[in-house]
Formats: sequence, C-alpha cells, structure tokens
Amino acid sequence: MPSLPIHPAGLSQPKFSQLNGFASDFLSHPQPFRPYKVPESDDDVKDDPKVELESKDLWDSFHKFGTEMVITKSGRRMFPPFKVKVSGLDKKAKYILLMDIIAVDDCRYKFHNSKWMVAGKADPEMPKRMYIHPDSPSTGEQWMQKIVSFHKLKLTNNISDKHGFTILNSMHKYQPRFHLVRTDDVLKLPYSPFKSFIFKEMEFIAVTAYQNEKITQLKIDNNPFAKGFRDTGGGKREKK
Amino acid sequence: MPSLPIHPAGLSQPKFSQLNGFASDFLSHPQPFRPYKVPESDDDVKDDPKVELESKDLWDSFHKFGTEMVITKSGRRMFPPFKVKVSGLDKKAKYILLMDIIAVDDCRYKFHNSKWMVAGKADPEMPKRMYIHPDSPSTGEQWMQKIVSFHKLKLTNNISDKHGFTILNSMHKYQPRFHLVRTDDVLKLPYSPFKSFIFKEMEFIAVTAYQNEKITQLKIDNNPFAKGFRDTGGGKREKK
DNA sequence: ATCTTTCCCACCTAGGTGTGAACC
DNA sequence: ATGGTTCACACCTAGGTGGGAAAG
Repeated sequence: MPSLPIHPAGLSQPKFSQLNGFASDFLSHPQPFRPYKVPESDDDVKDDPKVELESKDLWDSFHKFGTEMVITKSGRRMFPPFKVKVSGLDKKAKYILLMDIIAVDDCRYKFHNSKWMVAGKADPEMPKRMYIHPDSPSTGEQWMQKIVSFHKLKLTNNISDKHGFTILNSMHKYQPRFHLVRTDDVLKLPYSPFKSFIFKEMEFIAVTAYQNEKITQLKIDNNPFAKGFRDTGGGKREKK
Repeated sequence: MPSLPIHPAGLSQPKFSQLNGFASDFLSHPQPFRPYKVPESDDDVKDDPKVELESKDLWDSFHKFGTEMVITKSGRRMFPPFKVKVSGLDKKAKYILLMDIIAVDDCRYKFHNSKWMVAGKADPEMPKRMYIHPDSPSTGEQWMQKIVSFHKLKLTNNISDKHGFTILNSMHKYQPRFHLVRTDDVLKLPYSPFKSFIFKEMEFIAVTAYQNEKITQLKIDNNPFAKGFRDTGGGKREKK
C-alpha cells in the first residue's frame, strides 16, 4: 500500500449538510426525548441556554395582520427567514440545533371578508420532519459565535415530496419550534438532553396564494427576491 | 423545565459544511497518518477502495496542452471540477474524503514562445490546507451512491486569505491529491487508516492570467459560466 | 521594455420572488 | 358560480466566467 505523506493543515468540525440538510429515514418514528436537565447528573449544570429571535420587529409586523406562508409543489422558503441568536451554551460541549413545524389546532381556515375564519375540521396531517441545522453538530462556542439561520428550510404541499421538505396543509395554522440538543451525534438525539423554544409571533397560516394583501405588501417590501414588485425606485412596475 | 413532545421523523448523517467546507486551525500542523491497512487488525479486510476520475477525457484535453488554473485574491474554482466515482468501500463503515494540492517540483515557470519553461527556483510555499468534503463523514454506501464533487474548493494567491482557500504560488506547478480515510470523526483523522490517489492528468500550473490561448479556449468551450465568450450561438461576442 | 497582477465589467448559471391567467 | 391550486413568466439576488485596461 503506497503511503503518501499527508499533512492535514487544519480540520473543521463535524456538520450536517446535503439532502438540503434534511432527514433520512432510519429514525423515522416519533420518539420521546429525555428531559433536558436531570438533577442527579453532573453533566447538566454547565449551561443555561437563551434564545433570541432575530428580526422580531419584522415578525411582529407580519403577525399583526396574520402571517401567511406560501407553499408550493417545488418547495418554498419561509419569509421572514427563521434566525436566532443563541447564548448561555457550554462553549466546549457539542449541540445539535433543529426546528420543526407543528399544527396549532384542528381547524381548516378560510379568508372571508378580509378576515381569517374557521372553516371546518382540519385535514389529516402528514408526519412532520425535523430540519437539522446543516452545521450540526457544533460546539456551543461555534453556535454562539454567529446568528443561526434556518432559511434553507422549504415548505411544500406535495404529499409525495422526495426532497425532505416540510409538508403542510394549505389553509391550516402552524407554529414553528426550535430545539437545542446537547449531543455530539445524531444517533444519540433521542437520548440526549434538550430544550425547546417557541416564538408565538412566528405562527402562520399556509397558503397556495396570498389572501391578505397587507401580507403580500409586507413580503414585497422586505424580501430582497421580491424587489421587482416594489413601486418605489428599484422596481420597474408601476402601481395602477 | 417544559418538555415538549418532539418527534424526530427522520435524521440525517453527520456531515461537514460551512467555512466553505474548509478547515479551522485546531489541528494546524502536519501529522503523519497511520498506514491504511494493518494486517494484524480485523478491521481492514472489509474494503478495497477504487477511485475513478470523472470527465477524464476533458482533463486529458487540458493536460495535452498543459493545464492552467487561474488564482485570484478573492478565490477561484478549478475547471474542470474535480469529481470522482468511488467504489469498493465498506457500505456500513464511515469515511471522510479529502483533497489537497501539493507542489510538483521546486521550480518557477514562465510561458515563453508558446512553451512552458523553467524560470528559476520556486518561491516559498504556504502551508497547504486539507479540503474536507462537506458531506464528511458519511457511510461507504452514501459515498458510492453518487459522484463525489470537490468543485467548491477555491484557489487563491492571497497569502493573508482568511476564508480557508488553498493558497498557491503563481507560475508554479501543482498536483491535486485525493484521500480516503476510514473514520467517523475528524478528530480521529490522524490515527485512522487511509488511502491516497493521484491523477497525473490533473497536474496544472497556477496563473493569474491565462498564458496558453488553447487553454483559454478549452475553458470557454467547456465551462458553462464562460458561455458568454463563446463564438457559437449562445454568446453575443463575435471573434474579430 | 517586459512580464505579472489587479480591478471592473458584460455575460453567464442557478435559483428565490409574486403575478395573473388557466385550471380544477 | 366560487374558491383553491398550478404554471410560465418577468424580475430579482447571488455568484462564477474571461476580457482588457491599468497598475506594479
């Protein structure tokens, strides 16, 4: 066997990526997590995680009118993007950061007379996937160093989706959640201490086309990719 | 501590990513690897890795004229991109795949009278970084499933580069190498069995501007991002 | 003078937006 | 008739090309 002199001049941390950062199926059934802190253990006095939602003001301005998120067959990102600042982690410990999206209630909605109203019982929900942040696992120090972004998560209404996108029902209400798990390996996820966070202002209704024009305008005004639809300056379209 | 019901409906494999897939500095000094196969051990009869260079014909057509790779301050990809098909791995074992680029000789070159000639002794080399494939570590099965691409590697001549790009000397000759390490953790890299591969047709001279117009033409004809410079059809430029 | 490097540019690829008509 | 969904599209962001003038 030839033996070349290799000099690894610097090596990075284990991360998640590919498959759009999404999940495969070897742990495809709901599993309970162990509580985050077990008083008897020595391991858990080392951190006290705090999580702050980025662009809270922007989320609030959407939430005020009733946030809508478009879902498409080919997959659509959320806007605003879900980003958090994390602090209070154990710098040396490894963490996996995840998010998922759960149904808020058992209702189907409709937008009638400029208002969202209950329109019956919810359709059956598809099993929800966990979106593991592609940098996972990383040390507490690395997570706290920069803003953690989940903007690559995609939503779809295609129940046959093979990309690993999050499948939602149109005209149903959802709540994103954020999970912080202290572990160095995905395989240990189900048995590792964790903490979960919910930001009420991130609640939204999934739609295939925007219902509330105030929401449409907020998207256009704030999403750089929709700049082409702005009245002012940059865009080429004029309001009539 | 609130304990939300989490259902991880599928979890993916540990990967590398971010920092452009590049290295940080906690293992920043050359280290010897253990030989790939140790006869006394049980662990090593499980695989017999084979590696095949993708687009070998394209590499050959460049190599025939003397491949040149542009290096810039802001970082430049290689073209053709380095891609391999891997086979003969242990499906269940985990591997980390890496590449690096080493100086071929101790010479500085110049392009004179349409030929590359030695023009003196080489300039001092910067320490070379290992580029760890962002999907690392993954199982043999996953690596063999699809073509493994290192196209995101970037070359630079900026000795102060902070991105983790590979720093090369202009007008010097280089040889990319490919390394296959059987391990599930970067931290174990220096002590894990490995195998290295070299493709002679990937040898190149680093330049800040193309010297051989035949190389320029091959790049334009084959790199999709240079389509704008093609004479034929798609492009808008006309040769004069 | 000659050779090499730098910078901005037009021109691409790749892919994220809401639109509005068509479809169901 | 109504309401929800789909699709091609123009218009963006983001970033990978070599050219050519200017600089070193």
